[in-house]
Amino acid sequence: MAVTLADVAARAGVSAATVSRVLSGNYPVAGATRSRVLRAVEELEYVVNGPASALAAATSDLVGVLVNDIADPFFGIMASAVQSEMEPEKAGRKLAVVCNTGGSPERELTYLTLLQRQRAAAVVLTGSAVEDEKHTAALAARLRRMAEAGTRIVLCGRPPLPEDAVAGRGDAPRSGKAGRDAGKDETEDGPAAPITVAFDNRGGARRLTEHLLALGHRRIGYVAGPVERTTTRHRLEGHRAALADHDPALLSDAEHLTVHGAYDRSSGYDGALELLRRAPDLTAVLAANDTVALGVCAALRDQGLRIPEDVSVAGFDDLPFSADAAPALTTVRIPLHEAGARAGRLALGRESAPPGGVATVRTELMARASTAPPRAD
Amino acid sequence: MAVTLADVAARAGVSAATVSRVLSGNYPVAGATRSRVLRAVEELEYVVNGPASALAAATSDLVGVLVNDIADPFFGIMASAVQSEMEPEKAGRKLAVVCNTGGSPERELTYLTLLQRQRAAAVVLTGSAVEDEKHTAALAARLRRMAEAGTRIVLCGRPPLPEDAVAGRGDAPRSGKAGRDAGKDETEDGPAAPITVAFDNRGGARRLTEHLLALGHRRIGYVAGPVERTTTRHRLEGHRAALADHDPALLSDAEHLTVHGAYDRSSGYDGALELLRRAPDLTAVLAANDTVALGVCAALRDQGLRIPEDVSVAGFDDLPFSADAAPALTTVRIPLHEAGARAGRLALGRESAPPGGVATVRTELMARASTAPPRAD
DNA sequence: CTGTTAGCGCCTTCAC
DNA sequence: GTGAAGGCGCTAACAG
Repeated sequence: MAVTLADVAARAGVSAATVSRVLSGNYPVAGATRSRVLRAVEELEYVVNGPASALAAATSDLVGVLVNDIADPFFGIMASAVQSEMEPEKAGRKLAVVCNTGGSPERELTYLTLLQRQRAAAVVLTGSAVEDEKHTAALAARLRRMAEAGTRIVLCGRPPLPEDAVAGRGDAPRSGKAGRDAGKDETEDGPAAPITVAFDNRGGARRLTEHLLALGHRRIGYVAGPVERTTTRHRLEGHRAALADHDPALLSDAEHLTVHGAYDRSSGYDGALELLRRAPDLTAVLAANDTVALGVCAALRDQGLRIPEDVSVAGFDDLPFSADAAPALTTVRIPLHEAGARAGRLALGRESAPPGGVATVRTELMARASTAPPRAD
Repeated sequence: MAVTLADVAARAGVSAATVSRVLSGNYPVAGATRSRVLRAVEELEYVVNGPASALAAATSDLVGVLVNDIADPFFGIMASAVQSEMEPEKAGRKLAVVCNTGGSPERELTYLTLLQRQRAAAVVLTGSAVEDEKHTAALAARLRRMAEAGTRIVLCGRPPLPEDAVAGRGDAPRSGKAGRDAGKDETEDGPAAPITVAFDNRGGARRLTEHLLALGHRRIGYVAGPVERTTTRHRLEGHRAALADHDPALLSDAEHLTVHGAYDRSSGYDGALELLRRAPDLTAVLAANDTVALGVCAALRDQGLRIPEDVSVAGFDDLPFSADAAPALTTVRIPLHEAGARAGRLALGRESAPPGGVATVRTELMARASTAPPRAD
């Protein structure tokens, strides 16, 4: 049916093995034969049969990138960065594919199964994780099994898996052939432990709240993300830590001034309305992220409130549109592209794992026009 | 190493063939054996070896979705919609993967090769195509070959391939094994022609310009997308058609009032500045899309111009943030989610092809606050 | 440096 | 309804 290796071999007057060697390039072949083979490949328009080669080699060139919401630039930027590291020029023949979990733990697991079935070379899990004991255990188990099968695991934008969830790994004693060509790549035996590129959400949220406090705000509403998500929790913790440090009394109100919702625009809109209802005197609103912040702004405007004269608003992430919002949004910048690129390199083993297997990416306060001192009334 | 079909078979006390039949589900198996097999699968945590099954069955469950810019919600929404049609509940075991071409024709081809190599079940190409004769020919050739190998091809958001580029298809005489299980699915022999879900960009642009003309605008700037892209051309054509219909004299200025740039925010910013330089008296600016429009708004504001009092601005696509911009953006809505979902169903063969293989999606004018009558000075 | 020989794990006719 | 057997296309030792 389709052109096969054998066809090419026949055309070039060599054996199939030689063609295979030329194509994979990791084996010495005479220049003359090589070009003869290449020409035959051209003429026949031969395309390797991925499944067959994956079966024989017991590895594939698929790299999975799991995202919570592909329509959200937060993930798009990271996914794009991961993929940029898999360019043919850089990493040849890798197929980085992004899978949209929609934030559902079940689908996360489903995609991992699909990827496991494909014997993926690596998997990058991006964005916040769901903090549910059962799910975490299932996730850890699946990742461990994939790692054991040689799949590299990288977490990007979520914390490392809890220690106890990954326990049980590495119980197979490593065979003793150590020191083999050390430095070029790590010893291949024993599954590589998951590597994490974490974001400093806590620190960022803390600095953002400190910024608001410094401006003089005391009644600060918080439209948080979905409960049970690591990112939601960390940002909230940073926020409250800043509050507590400044004046423990502020902390008692915090609960009342917090609402939860999805990471989308309408949650921001609804959340802001709810906060206004609970505390008409608030002077600032922090949002779970920039998209939510836009929704908050819309709600405030619809209520006849000016930003930042009447109420200050801040987001998180510093997505491209944030600087262009009217007014420009104060937010916390996460270097998503850099983080994604690094995750990509880590996934390919082109960059060595950070000490402890965890790299934390710094976040930076971007103070812009949407925050100002509160009205002096 | 890993658990295989044979292991499961042994555990369940049946043959490998039986396990295979249970798992693929398309063959009668006694209820008792079936559950025995299923239990063995559970206990052993068996996961099918994708490459092996793809090799044996000569088809895989990979579906590729090519996008020009994964960080752009325009594509994210479509990709998400395509993927939503591949949910395990709906289409079982399909792995929809999105590949980011970055708008580069070479990478588009590269990804198609990768997908071809994986014997992808289907490929969905989204967004504007590059109008370059050589590339179009190469693309058509590759798609034809993939189609011949049984891969379903769907175009979403771009026009059908030119007739002459797809010619040459179907010259291989069909093998005579017809009528096998007819009625369950279409005759599998003979490649399915590419199916297109096109957007009515021309009509949308036309209505948008008519809206501006009706408001009284005559000096209308246009920040267009990249040259050589189908979408860019179609929107521009719609715009100019409206101009010509209203007053042929307007057409002569059109060229001078058009600048080209990428589909991003900074192109909008720079483009608006350039237009202002060329025609300080313009009263409205149309943008290639909503993202570009935001850049235009930023530039105008920075020049001290109010929107829409001094200059009206309009975008295209109606991305979620457009309604929330300040002022809310007049734009043309494209039902991206619906289009993507349909493309997904088409890719799976769960929906039959539209007559002629081309479905055109309607676009709708969304007149909002960013457009108003021009100043009467 | 190149050819030969075995499988990789699964699906799919064929018999029973 | 179930088992046995061959082969999908390629890679990875081995020889030479």
